[in-house]
Amino acid sequence: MRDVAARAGVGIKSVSRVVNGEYVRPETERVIVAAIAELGFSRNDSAALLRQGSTASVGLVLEDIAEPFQSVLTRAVEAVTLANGSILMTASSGEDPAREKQVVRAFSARRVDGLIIVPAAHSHRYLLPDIKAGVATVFVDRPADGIDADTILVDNFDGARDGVAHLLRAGHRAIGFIADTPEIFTAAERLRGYREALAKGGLPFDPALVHMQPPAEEEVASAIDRMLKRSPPATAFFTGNSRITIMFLRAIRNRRDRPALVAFDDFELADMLRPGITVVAQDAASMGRVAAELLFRRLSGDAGPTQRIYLRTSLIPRGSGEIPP
Amino acid sequence: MRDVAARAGVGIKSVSRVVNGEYVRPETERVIVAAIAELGFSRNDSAALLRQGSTASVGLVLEDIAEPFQSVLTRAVEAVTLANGSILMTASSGEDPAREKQVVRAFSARRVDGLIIVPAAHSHRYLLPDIKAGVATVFVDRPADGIDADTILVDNFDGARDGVAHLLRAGHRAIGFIADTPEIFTAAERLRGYREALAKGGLPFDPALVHMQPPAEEEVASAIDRMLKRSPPATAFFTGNSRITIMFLRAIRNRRDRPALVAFDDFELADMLRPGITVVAQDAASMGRVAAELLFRRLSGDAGPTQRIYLRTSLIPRGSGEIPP
DNA sequence: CTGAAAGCGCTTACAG
DNA sequence: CTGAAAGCGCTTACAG
Repeated sequence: MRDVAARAGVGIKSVSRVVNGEYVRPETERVIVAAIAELGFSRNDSAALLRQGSTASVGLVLEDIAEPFQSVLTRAVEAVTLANGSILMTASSGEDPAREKQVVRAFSARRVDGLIIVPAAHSHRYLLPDIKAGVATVFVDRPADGIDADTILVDNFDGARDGVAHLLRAGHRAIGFIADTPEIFTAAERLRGYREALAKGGLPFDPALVHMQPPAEEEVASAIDRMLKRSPPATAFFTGNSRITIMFLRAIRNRRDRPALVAFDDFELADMLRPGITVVAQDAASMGRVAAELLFRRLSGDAGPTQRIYLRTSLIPRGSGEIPP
Repeated sequence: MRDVAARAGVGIKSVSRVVNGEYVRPETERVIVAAIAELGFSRNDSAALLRQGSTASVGLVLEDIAEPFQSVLTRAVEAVTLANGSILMTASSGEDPAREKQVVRAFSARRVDGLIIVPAAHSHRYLLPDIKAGVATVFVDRPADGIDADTILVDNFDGARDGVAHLLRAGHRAIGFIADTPEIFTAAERLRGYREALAKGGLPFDPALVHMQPPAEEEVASAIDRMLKRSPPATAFFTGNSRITIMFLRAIRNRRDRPALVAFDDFELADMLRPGITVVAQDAASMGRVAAELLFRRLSGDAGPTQRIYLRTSLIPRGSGEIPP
């Protein structure tokens, strides 16, 4: 910019004015525009933003960006971020609290204006200084532990309850529940929904019908096997997330008998399997959009009370959930 | 930092030294560390990087980050980027050249050290100034038009040729080819592979067996229908990407006769359909990793000639490609 | 209408 | 071993 000013024989501030579309005398402007073109100058936004005191950037911390739910969420966050003139930075934590902390630190050391986080388990009190310093922070999919912050969730409890109730209505009386470890908020909430549906249906809760572990192909398969072999055998299952649903499908693939299934979270081709898979669908794009919009509202001054927003899920019957006992 | 220095009663440079792990007298260090803690100071990396003349950041421009191939690629790029101490910025172009240009401009205005781009069609000569200015640039999945630059591709030609040859070996003599518009490099290359396989098999090329359009459910369905009804009818198909493969599966869903199918690009549950879908698999994670590694090699001074790297594809037989005519 | 000075928050290059 | 000055590339706040 200094070079451009020298070349055009003007002050550096006039170049800045032209670059920012402020008024300068037309003749002066012409000279400056020419100098810019000759030197191939382009303004260094990082420097401009440093002086202005913002970075016009948002950090998105996911558990795994390659997971379909999260990549769809990312696209929505990206769209809102770009529409607001900001840049999006992304990083995956791999469900590792130390790694999450590390990437969050990297983002806040760069002074991102805001953070959107799918929190790994464990306390998020380490974020308090950043939040106090004015970094807008929104949690998605799971609430943060130990701090009060804006949070966007789906209605895990209602969704699971309705899905299990759907199986009860079809006449099932022994319903297996396969999900991730209850340390994960969503898994715990879905378990609550499962229990609530059983209670409303007048059925006792039987721990032998519950398997909650970090997803592993073989363990899921043997849990299913065990539940199908006990007496009375499970005649239906509720799976707690897509990865587990797919493990479930692989596990029962070669059986003659088809237990009924309702799965939490929709997935590509769920309708193309035979039978089609009945799911409790959650809207990842809405979640991302709502989170990013709330973030930018905070950045433009909304200092209202912390929000916790629940997005509705919807039950989509496709066949697997309508198989009778 | 100035506040910390004042509080500790030292020069600002000593604070900088402590923050950067350089040597200062232990007593001095203790005082500074205490001041940092009391004031809750954290170094502003953006400011530090401005002075240092880099941004330790990479911009990744995709067509759509929610598409499985690209989100897997993103995760790999992210891993390499973070391992090199840089931050990853992402943006989707939606296959729109104007939008691509806009996000690339936004990234280079912030002086990213490098760019990884899945290029939308149209000339990329607009990047020449940035490349000349030292922005390391790697194209993935498709080559850039009009400029010489590092590029990572899969072997679209060989992969398609081998996939079609696989159908020929099963005895098919009329093979439909459904893909995206030939303006897209990968689609054009896969068409070349299709033609090559036919030629090697001694079969004439019949344009009536080719449908190349931006993916649209109904058009794909009617193209398939037309090819199945002509005489001699198509007995097998080669689909040019996952979106089209899924449209294909929906289109033939309710037919009694099952044409054979080999699909370019693998997808979740391809093995769980009946029959399983035979695919030409490409390795998105390797593509992302190789691209990012090449980028960082360039950033650390590798000024060797421009590279064009082809990654091998692999044919995975699962049933649909082995159906006889 | 335009520009010189100061400053954003750091680091570089020195001097002591 | 430590710090004052200059500078990264801009914008802010003024003065003229």
